[in-house]
Amino acid sequence: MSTIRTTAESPAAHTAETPTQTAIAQSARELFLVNGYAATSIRDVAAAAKVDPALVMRHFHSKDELFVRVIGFDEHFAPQLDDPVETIGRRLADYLIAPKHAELRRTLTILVRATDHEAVRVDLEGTMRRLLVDKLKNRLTGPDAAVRAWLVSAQLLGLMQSWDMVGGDNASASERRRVAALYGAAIQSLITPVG
Amino acid sequence: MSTIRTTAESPAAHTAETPTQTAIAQSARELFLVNGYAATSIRDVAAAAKVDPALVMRHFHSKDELFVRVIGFDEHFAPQLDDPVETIGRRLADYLIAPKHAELRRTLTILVRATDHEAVRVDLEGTMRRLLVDKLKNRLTGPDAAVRAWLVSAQLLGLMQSWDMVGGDNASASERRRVAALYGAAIQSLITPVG
DNA sequence: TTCATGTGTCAACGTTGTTGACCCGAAGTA
DNA sequence: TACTTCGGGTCAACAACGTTGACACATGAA
Repeated sequence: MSTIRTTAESPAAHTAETPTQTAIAQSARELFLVNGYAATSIRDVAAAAKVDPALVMRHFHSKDELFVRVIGFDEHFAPQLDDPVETIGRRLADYLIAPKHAELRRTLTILVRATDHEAVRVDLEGTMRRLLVDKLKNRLTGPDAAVRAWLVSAQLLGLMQSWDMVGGDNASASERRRVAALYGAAIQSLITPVG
Repeated sequence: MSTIRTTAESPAAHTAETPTQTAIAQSARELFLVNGYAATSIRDVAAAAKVDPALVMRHFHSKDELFVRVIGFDEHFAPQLDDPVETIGRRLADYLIAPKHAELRRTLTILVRATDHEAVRVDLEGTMRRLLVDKLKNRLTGPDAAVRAWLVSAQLLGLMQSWDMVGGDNASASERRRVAALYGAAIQSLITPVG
C-alpha cells in the first residue's frame, strides 16, 4: 500500500480549481486509493484536507461524484493502441503489469470494486469506452470489431481484479513475464482471431 | 431484474437451519441479487423476512457474513471442467452466457461488485479457487498450469463485469454465439497455448 | 427445582451521507 | 457611499445505517 503515490500530474490536480478544491481532491484520491470506497468517509477526506465536511459536499455534491471526479485515469492506453495490431495484446499486458504502473492498477482495482454504486459503474463504462474500446475498435479488421474490443476491456478489468486478489504486486520479474506472455496472447486472440 | 429467481436449490436453503434462519437467508439473497450489497440494508432484509433487525445479527453476526453465506454459488463449473481440454474454453463461455444461467451471472456480478469489502474478496477468491482454479489446474498440461488457471478465472470475472455493464442479457442469440465463440477462444488460448 | 442455552424483542449507541440556515468578504451596480 | 449578489466556509442537525447490550421467554438437562 505504501508504494502508492499520488503524483502531481494526477487527474485530481487537473479538474480542481481553487486551492481548497485541490486539497480536497488530493486527499480524497489518496484515501480512496489506500482504503477503498466504502472505508473512506467524507469526514475522513475533510479531516485530511483540513476543511469542514459540509464543504466537501458543497464542492463535489455527493460521495459518488467526488469519487468519480478524483479517481479517473487518463490516456494510459493510447500509446499501446497505436502499435501494430499484431503486438497490441502483448503490449497491453506488459503495460498493465509493469511495476511502474502500480498506481494505474490500483486505480482500476478500486474503480471496479466501487461498481456496486451505479454512478461509478456508468463512469467506468464510459471511461473504458472512451480510452480503450472506441480507439481499439478502429484498429480492428474482420467481423465483430466492436464486440471484440469490448471483450478485450473485459479481460483487462478481470486481470486487475484477480491480480490484486492474489497479490500480484509481490510477483517476481519472471512471473510477471510469464503472465504478460500468457495473458497477452489471450488478448491477442481477440485482436487478430485465427478463425 | 424481474427474471431473477431464487430457486429452491439455492445455497441459502442448504446452509440455514431453523425456519427463521431460512427465511432470513432467502430474503437476503433475493434483495442482494436485485439491489446489490450497498443498497440492501439489514433492516430491509429483516422487514422482508418479517423479523427483528437485531435477530438478523444474532444469526449471521454481520452484514458481510450474511452476504457471504447467502450469495455463494456451488459446483456450477464442474461439468465443463470434465470436458476434453480442447473444448473447455468454449464450454465455459457457452455456459456462462446461456440465458438459463442468468442467476449465476447475477451472483458473480454482485459478488465482484462487493469486493470492496475484504470478507467478500476473501470469500470470492476462495470460492473461485475451490470451484474452478484447483480443478482446472489439474487438467492443464505444460508449464505454468497454476498461473494459467488463475488467468482463466480472471477472464471469467472480467466477462461477468463487462457483460452486465453493457446489458448483455438483452443480446440476441446470434450475438451470444459470437461472444461465446470469441471469448471461448481467448479462454482456450490459456488452456492449450500454442507457444 | 435450578441452571443453561438458544430464540426473539427493544432501545440505544456511534457513524455515515446529506441538508439547510447562517456568516462573511469580495465584487458589481445604483 | 450604500446596497445587493454570490461564492466560500461553518455549524448543527437530520434520517438511515450496522451493531450492541440488556432483557424476556421457552425448552431441556442436571
